[in-house]
Amino acid sequence: MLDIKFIVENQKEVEEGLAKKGCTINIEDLIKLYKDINKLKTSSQSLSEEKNRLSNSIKSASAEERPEIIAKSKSIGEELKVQQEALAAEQAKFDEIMWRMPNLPSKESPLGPDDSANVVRRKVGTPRTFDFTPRDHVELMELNDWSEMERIAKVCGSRTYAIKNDLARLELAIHMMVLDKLRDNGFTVITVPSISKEKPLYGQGYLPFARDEIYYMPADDIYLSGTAELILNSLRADEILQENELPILYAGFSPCFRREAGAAGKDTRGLTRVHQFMKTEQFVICKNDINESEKWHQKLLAISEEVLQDLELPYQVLEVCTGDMGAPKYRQYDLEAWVPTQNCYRETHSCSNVTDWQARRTNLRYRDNADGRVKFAHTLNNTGIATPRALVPFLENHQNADGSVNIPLKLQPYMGGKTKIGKNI
RNA sequence: GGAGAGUUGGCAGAGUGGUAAUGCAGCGGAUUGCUAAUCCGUCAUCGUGAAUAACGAUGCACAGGUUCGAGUCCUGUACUCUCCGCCA
Repeated sequence: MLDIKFIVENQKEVEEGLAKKGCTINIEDLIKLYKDINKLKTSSQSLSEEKNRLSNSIKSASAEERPEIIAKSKSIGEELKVQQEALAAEQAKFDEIMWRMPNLPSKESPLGPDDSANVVRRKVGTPRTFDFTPRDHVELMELNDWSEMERIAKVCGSRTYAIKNDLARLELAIHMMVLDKLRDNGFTVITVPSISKEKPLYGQGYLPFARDEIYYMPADDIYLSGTAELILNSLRADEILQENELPILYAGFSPCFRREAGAAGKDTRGLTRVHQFMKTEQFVICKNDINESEKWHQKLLAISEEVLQDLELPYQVLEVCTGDMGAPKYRQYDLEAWVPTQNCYRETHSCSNVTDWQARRTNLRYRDNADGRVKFAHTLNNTGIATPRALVPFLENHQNADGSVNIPLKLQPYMGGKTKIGKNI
């Protein structure tokens, strides 16, 4: 959500920013609506003022004066009601537009309409050259008795997964490793529910944009969460924090659910795109200062790069262009890890600075120490690690000719000291 | 699932139909002075406005209702706590 006063004062800048995001909301019309609403507010407020004055005078009025004052106050009340209904209708129209207004993108973000304009900022690590034909992750799972992909599809439907034996343990070990890393970086480790009421979905910016992507359970009017970001973003909603409580750093772990309605036919094989997965999420609430939140954006990016380095995976840092980043975002990096059998990098992390766009939606504020004023916080989010997707590059990059898979040094303590896993180990 | 109690500002906490006390914290100012205290103001949202001036409107969980007037009375909902039931 944007500040309407900012929109009014910076109309051209807002129009340019929205155009970069591919948004077609007419700002001219919005400003006119805003000004009409303010006129209505002004006139209904002066009626209220008059009515309050009359009501308050009744107590001290004489018995003969009262009937006339009551009658007058009553008639003003009726007039007021008409104006307030008109105001509510205009306000609802205005709010509907405001809830659909995307964040303005950073001037640093590459300009472009879709993912073809995303820019690779750097590549880290060298894709491995194999002296045997590498197996893809599904073959490796079958070979090592690590999965029940066919059976689980019959039980639970498409895009589900079941992994077992050392691979099941590996999935949890990776999360533990990342949670420990985040804890060591000052994050509060927190497990959060995977169910959510509707309001947090608006707060995060999933709604009203992507209702098709979300599981909904009508019997309880409850939604399944697609990410812990959803919950963490609303955890402090409607609060006024003290500035010295900031920054708040959360490492949130939760099962995540996505309908993947718009991904028909994509990544249908294996672990890349499933309806339910586990994610450790990085979430930051910091001061309303673009330098401060950009500093945290870089820090979150650095942490997830370190995760991929600890997992010994070659990766690239992609800066997402204005047209490809989602509505909430000011600036976004994606990390993509190398997948040998697909001969390309595939997304594992998505790192975003949302500035105050979400905080305006959740009414998350803090009192500034310098001037005592209440300000909207900045929020940022980044994947810590998401599985089973991350297992795809993991298994494929670390495989041996016999089908066993090496465990990177940093992960070995979380795997009971094992250096290698596989059926014949 | 059943019964009961509750929800007032950043926090604490009064207020049983007539303009939301008071304390603490924060911010601004004054003052004594010297590492603390005292006094005054401010302290959420919105409108008019250049204004973080002034004035006004709104705000007591949320949504309705009664009333000239609702934190207060009525109805519904959400949430929290306690007890019972069920349960990994």
